[in-house]
Amino acid sequence: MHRHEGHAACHADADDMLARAEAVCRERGLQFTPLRRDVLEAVAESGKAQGAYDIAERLSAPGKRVAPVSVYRALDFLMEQGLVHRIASRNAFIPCAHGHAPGEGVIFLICRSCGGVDEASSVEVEGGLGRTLERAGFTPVHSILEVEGDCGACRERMQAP
Amino acid sequence: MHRHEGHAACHADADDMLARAEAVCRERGLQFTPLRRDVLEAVAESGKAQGAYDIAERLSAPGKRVAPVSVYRALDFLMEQGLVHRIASRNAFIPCAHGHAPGEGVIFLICRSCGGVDEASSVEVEGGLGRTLERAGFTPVHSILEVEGDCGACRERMQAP
DNA sequence: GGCGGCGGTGATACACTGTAACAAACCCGC
DNA sequence: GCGGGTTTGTTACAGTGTATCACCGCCGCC
Ligand SMILES: [Zn+2]
Ligand SMILES: [Zn+2]
Ligand SMILES: [Zn+2]
Ligand SMILES: [Zn+2]
Repeated sequence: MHRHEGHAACHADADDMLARAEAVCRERGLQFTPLRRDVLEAVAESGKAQGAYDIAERLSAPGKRVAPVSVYRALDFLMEQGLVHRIASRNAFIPCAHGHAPGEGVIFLICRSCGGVDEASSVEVEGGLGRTLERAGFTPVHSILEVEGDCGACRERMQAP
Repeated sequence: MHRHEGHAACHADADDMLARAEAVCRERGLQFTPLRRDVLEAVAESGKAQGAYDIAERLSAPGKRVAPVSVYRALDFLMEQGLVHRIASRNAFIPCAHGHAPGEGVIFLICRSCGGVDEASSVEVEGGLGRTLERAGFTPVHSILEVEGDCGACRERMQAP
């Protein structure tokens, strides 16, 4: 199970993310182009899930426009390499700092107050889900598990304003 | 745990669904209007998840057009009453024949081959998820769990064509 | 050097999904 | 009949994602 440790830590993570991404791409013989780098950085810098159009706007500057379609292509690439996750319930994207094992289930903890998204995993949930699917005669290919609620920090902030 | 028993059973379910929906609305003092009835019927008749625009098109006839916005409103109502589920990973809707207990988690089994969606539930998964969230200091409000894969019928069909 | 394939990007247009705002119709109790 | 809440129609718009084609840069090959 993994937790973000606050915005400072997230920010520090951004550089790590970029270094790791470059290593992953080099290792797999893929190109970590400037656009892909910028998109990943934009996703990693903000502590919350970013929409593709938000990223496009953030990367655009007067005179240099980045079209959403380019962002989508970069995101597709980054998702294939496991560097970014898509949050289906938000139509948004987050960076992934954990090299997940293939087939490992991920639980997204989405805070409705601060918009932050943490990742967790649980062998208990995974095992139970596997048994449930087997009983149902269903062969899984991939699954999404997203929980919306209040993160610890926001809950404390609400109790003692 | 629940399984569809094929298209014939789904079709038979449609009438039951409508009767149950009418009973639920009467009991809660809500209106089960013709539009809401038609939308629920459209969702229930097809064995697969339907998009809002698909439903609008299906309900439209030459001379009588049903706008998507009307379908969305009916779907919102039906979802509030627990008669319809939204499948976030598909932007689509399915009927629900099981009166879920409040707070009960639902697992959607989405067949990538036939497009059918079954519902399952598992106290094991639910308990494991609850403990995982508690460890993470996260207070859940609601969660979605959707699994894409191959249903039993489609897997058999693929093995022996 | 020239050439052709290949992956990445730019640019435009388009399809699909969902919501806001306002007016008209409907229902129901007074 | 009247007033007020709910439902529906209609239009317009915002947000999300994809198709298509052209262009560029790179690298291997002739
Ligand atoms: Zn991850
Ligand atoms: Zn929070
Ligand atoms: Zn259900
Ligand atoms: Zn199937």
